[in-house]
Amino acid sequence: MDPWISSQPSLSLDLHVGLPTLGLGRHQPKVLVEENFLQPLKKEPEVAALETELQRMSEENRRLAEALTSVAAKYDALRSQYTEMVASAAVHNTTTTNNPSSGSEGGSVSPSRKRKTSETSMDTPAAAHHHQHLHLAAAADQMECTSGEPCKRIREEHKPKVSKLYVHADPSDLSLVVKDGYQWRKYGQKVTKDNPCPRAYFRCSFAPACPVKKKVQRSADDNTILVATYEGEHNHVQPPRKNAAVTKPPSPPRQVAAVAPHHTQVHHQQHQQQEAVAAMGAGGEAVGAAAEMIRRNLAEQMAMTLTRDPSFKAALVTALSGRILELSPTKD
DNA sequence: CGTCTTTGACCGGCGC
DNA sequence: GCGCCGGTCAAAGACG
Repeated sequence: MDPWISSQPSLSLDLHVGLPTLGLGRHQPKVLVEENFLQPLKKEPEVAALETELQRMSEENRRLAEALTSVAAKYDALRSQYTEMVASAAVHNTTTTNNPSSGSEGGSVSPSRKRKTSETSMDTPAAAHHHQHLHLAAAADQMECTSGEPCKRIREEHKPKVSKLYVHADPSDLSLVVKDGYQWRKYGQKVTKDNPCPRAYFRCSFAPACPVKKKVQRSADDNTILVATYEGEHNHVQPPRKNAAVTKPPSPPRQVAAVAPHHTQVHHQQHQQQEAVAAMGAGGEAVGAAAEMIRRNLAEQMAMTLTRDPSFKAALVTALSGRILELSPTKD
């Protein structure tokens, strides 16, 4: 485990949930319980210590609950911001980024046909603005640059903007198709060294001059997740989709990346919490039980949400692998 | 017939 | 300089 993580009290995975003194006693060996009753005086300091510990746990749970509420609120704000950016990006596409000559691809190609495209692909500032809405995973890519010598390889002058999208896919579905609203033409497939699953290479086929490229490969760790890596920005509007309204923002049905579908579950937690708070107002003795209910619901919902959410798995894999690469001594 | 996918060959960057 | 490897090309075939 990452020492940094274990040093962060607020990130501790041990939530101390469920108050073992209440509910878990039945699972303990009976002999131990009887011993406690037989030696009440001797155990008194331990009881006090346990109570102190219980209070500490309760306090920690309370802080976690507050933190979760805060995160949920921030998530809502970010999501609405994301929605706005998607809408505004669509407008920008129709007005400002319609710049077919952003690269040299549209015209004739020099005899040294290769390697030219990546150098001249992305130069539009409007595209850079537009890019922000894509995916948080782009930041993970840039972490490579901050973490050491791989940064040297990057051609800083013309590095195309790269973003990643994680899409849940049926493992039995062998096609490396990520429905993102654009039309793609596959131009290559390759098995890479670090992943037994082949990587497919796509180019945007909607506009011949569009410099965007896409690589799709199953995650090496979880083959139910397709990792789509986008390079560059579309210089055209999104093509209309056959079974969707034209004015709809890009919202592929099963994408799981930066915008996580557990949004609604967070709301569910908040709803349960509100119910519990309402119960608290009902009577004096119910306060402790209600608070306990809040904590339990929060913890259960959070655990359920995280374990069910493929995007969380993907993000976890990305984050962990990134940290491992950062912390591990250079291999080979 | 046009478009798309497949796939082996080729190219160029990079490490040794 | 050589070999490895990721990325791309382009011919051939599939498909609607």
